[in-house]
Amino acid sequence: MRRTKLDRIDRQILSDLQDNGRMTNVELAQRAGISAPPCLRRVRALEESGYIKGYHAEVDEKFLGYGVTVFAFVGLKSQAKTDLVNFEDKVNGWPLVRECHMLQGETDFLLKIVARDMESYNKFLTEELTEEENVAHVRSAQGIHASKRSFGVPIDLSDSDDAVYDGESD
Amino acid sequence: MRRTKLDRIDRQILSDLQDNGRMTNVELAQRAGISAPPCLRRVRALEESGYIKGYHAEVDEKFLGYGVTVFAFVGLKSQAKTDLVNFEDKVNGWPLVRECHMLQGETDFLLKIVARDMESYNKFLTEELTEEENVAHVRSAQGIHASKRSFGVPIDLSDSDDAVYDGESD
DNA sequence: CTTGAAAAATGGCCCGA
DNA sequence: TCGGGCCATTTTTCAAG
Repeated sequence: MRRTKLDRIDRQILSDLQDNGRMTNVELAQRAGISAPPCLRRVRALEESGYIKGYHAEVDEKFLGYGVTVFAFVGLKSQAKTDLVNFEDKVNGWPLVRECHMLQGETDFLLKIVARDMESYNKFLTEELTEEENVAHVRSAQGIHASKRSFGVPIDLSDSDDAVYDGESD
Repeated sequence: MRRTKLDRIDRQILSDLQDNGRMTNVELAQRAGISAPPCLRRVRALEESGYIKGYHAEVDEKFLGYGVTVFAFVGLKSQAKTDLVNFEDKVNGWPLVRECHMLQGETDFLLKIVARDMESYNKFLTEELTEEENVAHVRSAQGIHASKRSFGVPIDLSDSDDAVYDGESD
């Protein structure tokens, strides 16, 4: 399941695929400096061991009519485990909520919401989110624009065989 | 450049590629109910017209040793256009900052930062972020876990030829 | 790593609404 | 005329040597 270490080639592959998820295996191999078959084996291994969790097309929200990104900080009345899970389940049922992060400290959750316009967001806010029994307060901050949007994590391409995770997933 | 409308087939393709960015063109075609060549033509058109901005592998942060996600709310002293751009340029040079959103209202920027541990985050915070001339205040909220992480936008797969963006990109 | 067969991508051409 | 389907060639994938 979990690999011991990633060498420079693995990290090159991860970095390339993070940057261009449809890169051909042969190009991947060229850039990594090995031939195609071993490169493909590495990719499969990275997928199966969980380093690569999936591949996704990046779709332009605005083109699809989603003009508004809002970050909502949600405080709950009860933080009992059952109630937290309950809220997360609710969140999963709302397609407008694209990300939900549980936070340490005063605010309990940070939600990233994408909506067609402020009107639909407000409708979601008043008819769905604040309607929840356990929601104490919501503070919304509308995003004006995303000036940086990197994918995944910074990957060190140097030769060092450094820090890789060795524990459980999630 | 910009397409008139997306039909059900285009939306199916977008949805499928958003979900699995490495889906084969033939499978994509099967699922969309057309043959491979016209399907590929549609994909290329979606790419060239900007509906699809790229493809990315989703890499597990924890496996790569990035155990900590922090959201930082940054207020600037000066919001003059030059200073805003200046800050965004700085942000672009920090690999730990994965996303930067300019916000409406009191807090100026929301940064999503990924770090190996709290120690490295604190180091970044004190030696980089708060060292910036124009940074007035930073409020950090550590993420405990991401309970939801969807990619892109909700895509309506019904037959309606509804709302598609018709303006400029960014 | 190299080879080679199977599958996918992709361009050309013809067809129907 | 704009797409879609069929066919053929090139490229890629991927198992076996």
